[in-house]
Amino acid sequence: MRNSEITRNNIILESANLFNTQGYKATSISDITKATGLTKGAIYRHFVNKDDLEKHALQRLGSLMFDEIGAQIRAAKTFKTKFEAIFSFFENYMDSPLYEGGCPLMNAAVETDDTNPQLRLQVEQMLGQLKDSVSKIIENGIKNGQVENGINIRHYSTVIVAVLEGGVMMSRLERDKKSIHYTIDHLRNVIEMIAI
Amino acid sequence: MRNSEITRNNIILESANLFNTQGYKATSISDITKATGLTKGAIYRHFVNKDDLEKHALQRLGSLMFDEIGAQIRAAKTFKTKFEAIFSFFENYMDSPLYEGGCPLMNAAVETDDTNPQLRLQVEQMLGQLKDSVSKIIENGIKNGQVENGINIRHYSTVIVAVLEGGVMMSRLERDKKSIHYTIDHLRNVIEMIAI
DNA sequence: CAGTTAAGATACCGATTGGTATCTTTGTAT
DNA sequence: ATACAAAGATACCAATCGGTATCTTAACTG
Repeated sequence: MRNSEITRNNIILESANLFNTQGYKATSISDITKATGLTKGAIYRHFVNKDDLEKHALQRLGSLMFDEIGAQIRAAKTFKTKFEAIFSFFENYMDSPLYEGGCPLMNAAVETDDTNPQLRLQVEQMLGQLKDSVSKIIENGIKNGQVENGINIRHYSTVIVAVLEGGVMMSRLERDKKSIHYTIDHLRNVIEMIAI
Repeated sequence: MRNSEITRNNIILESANLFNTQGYKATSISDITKATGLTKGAIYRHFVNKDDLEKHALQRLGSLMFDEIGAQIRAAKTFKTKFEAIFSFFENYMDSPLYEGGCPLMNAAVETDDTNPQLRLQVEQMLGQLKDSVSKIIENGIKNGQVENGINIRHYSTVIVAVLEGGVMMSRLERDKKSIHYTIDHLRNVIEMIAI
């Protein structure tokens, strides 16, 4: 038989790109047939319906994001360099994207928060995962004596994620990296202030 | 004749609500007929096509936002209270919305940035307007000796808008005001730092 | 009251939507 | 070489999409 895993994987990848650029609802199965070179029948053999495909595509976008960001965080060894790894990841959203269409977290959050409870829950977990990653870096920074003790970790992880997401949104809208640069510069100051 | 202005106004208002919650592409003309109680023929008498209606709806959302936020800013008299006015406006996105569906700026930005050049330009101008409002407050603060001279105004207005937008997105996704509270608390510190 | 005109309703158009039933092709195991 | 099962293609479905041509209704004017 033909290699089922490869085609399934390709459908997920191509549809993830389309969902992230055009939106989930706005992307049709026929759009996906054009992108994959497959027919509708082939696609519905691998996924029970469009919702199912959306779920796997979002999961894939999350994996791409977290695998890359996680690897860069692990590669850095100190509190400050770990944050620099996150910053450079978000800075690169503009000109060397892992996936087109901007941050999959924000895209899916904005689209689903009022209309798609199932996908919304999935995005909410993605956001939790991102905040947890940031929290853990701060936590370890405290343990290693690189960060002030007694700070509100959830407060800082929330602010950091909000600033990054807001900055990406603005830079993408303006098609200009100034905004993401300004916001990251600000975060560097924040990091500097809680560091010892 | 029947009052054309009132119905036209009503179509814009109802469709603005639908566009802001469900998305522009995802909202059909038939959705709008249900919301307004009118028929398709009536709607197409007032707008040449759906794009035209989307344009006016977004413009209306912008007006609602800026009229309210502008009035609250004008009502406050000092640098710090003007920012408190902005903060309370964004804090109230959660439980007493002027319009449903969250921030129209972010919603439209995320949906249109890769797919709808015309609407994207309109959102870009809205963002510019918001940043200008924030910049002007800082500028006046400097003139009045309430804010440190020599700071980069565009840097701060960018960061402030990014933090607010990011916070709203997170709080709406999580259905919890904690994130917007954390981010606004952070902005209060920022304001405190540039104030004299 | 009659005539005019604008506002809104009705009925349709071809194209596209998500989805499915059925047919054909392909690779593999015997 | 043949049989079999899985993968993919084809052809269809009702429902909905944005949009329009035409008809009816309502209000104002003389």
